Amino acid sequence: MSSQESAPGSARPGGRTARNTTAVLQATLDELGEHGYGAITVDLVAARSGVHKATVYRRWGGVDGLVRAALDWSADQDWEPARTGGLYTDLLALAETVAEGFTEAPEREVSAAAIAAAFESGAVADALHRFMADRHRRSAVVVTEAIARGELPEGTDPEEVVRSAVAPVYYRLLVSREPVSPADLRRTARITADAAAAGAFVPAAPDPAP
Amino acid sequence: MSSQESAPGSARPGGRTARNTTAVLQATLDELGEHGYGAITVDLVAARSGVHKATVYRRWGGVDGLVRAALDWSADQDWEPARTGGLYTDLLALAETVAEGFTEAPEREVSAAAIAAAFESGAVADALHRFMADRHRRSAVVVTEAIARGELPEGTDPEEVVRSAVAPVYYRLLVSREPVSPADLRRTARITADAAAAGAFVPAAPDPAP
DNA sequence: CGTCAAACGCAACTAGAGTTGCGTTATGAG
DNA sequence: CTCATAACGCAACTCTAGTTGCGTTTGACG
Repeated sequence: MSSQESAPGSARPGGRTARNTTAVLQATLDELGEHGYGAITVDLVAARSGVHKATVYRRWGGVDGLVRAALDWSADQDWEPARTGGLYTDLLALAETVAEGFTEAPEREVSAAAIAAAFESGAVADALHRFMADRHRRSAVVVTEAIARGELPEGTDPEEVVRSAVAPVYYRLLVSREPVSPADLRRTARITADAAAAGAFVPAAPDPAP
Repeated sequence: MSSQESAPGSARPGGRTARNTTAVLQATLDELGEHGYGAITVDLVAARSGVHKATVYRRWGGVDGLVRAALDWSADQDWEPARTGGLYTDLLALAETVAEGFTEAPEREVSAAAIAAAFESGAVADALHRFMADRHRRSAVVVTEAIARGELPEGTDPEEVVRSAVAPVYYRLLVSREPVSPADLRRTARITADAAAAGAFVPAAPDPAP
């Protein structure tokens, strides 16, 4: 998790600034995981990281900036979807990952914080957009492989399939505030996989039933 | 919008308390619509409504309480989905309503505020859950009518169909922070309608392709 | 090794959110 | 009409998030 002590491309790679950066961002993630987005404070992060309060305000501007930076920081870490050999089970694993990310501590609070902070800061919203776009790109592999296996028609939009599979999970957890059952996960994966097989995600194709 | 000056079941239906309630909640909605959730303040709402700051804090506890009350208040207003005669077009209209509710001012800020405040307050989260559950119940009519018309198999879970149709819209707007195109709306409605027609929302039914 | 600028630590300050005690007003019941 | 009380308005207060001026430290570079 904290394996990047030196950023080669930065201005002062191994200096005090870089150490402060990792200390502050790690403290931000820890604080979020323990107390959640509603309770996080610049003073708490400063005290936890050992970096002075004024420095944190100067470099990150506030809680929003901390979340934004932590999000960009997390986006750098490698991530790839689980591969099971079939599209339905791949999508199911994807949906399960999302559900776990929002229900199991401490990741739960961090994930929710990113979404919540995006409402209050355009910079966080942009960072969240980039983060999700990256996840879409990486997750798309399971769809392109399904196309290669002949499970799906050529021209299927891979990222759109991913969105369709995970959207209902986010909806239940963040919008309608309902629990997500294993049956819910299976239904999303099933519907998306079937729709994809039927060619519903081929952009150029006209509506199958006008 | 402000047609309920007296709540018959309340303790003091037509008194100063009731007037203050409507004034404060209306001011909350107005303030949210103009400046958004990030800028709303108890002082601003108090000044706008003419009700004293201390009174607002005593009765609602803070911004979270205001949003929660405004949400419950809005939930009382009658709402029903548009009816077009077919399931696909009904679901499309539903998805369009959601998209407009989050993109057109001033409703946009109010909708976003409800979701955002739910992250910071369990009471708001509960209110949001109730609000969405009510919307699900009301929207389910378009599905039950489709069942009655023979478009969908008996036993189809109506509210689950609704969730499936609107979830991708919320996902793009609030999570991945992407624009929602008319083609996106048509795709969601199409996929959900087709899946429903195939019996994907009949709970007792086993997986169609084991 | 010496220099210099950027970043940092520190402490004091400002501003605004949230609280509290008390007198006043309005409302529903008798 | 009178009265008891709950809700309200008011002002003064506390507390904490956020800012700022200044001296000090750090690390890149010659």
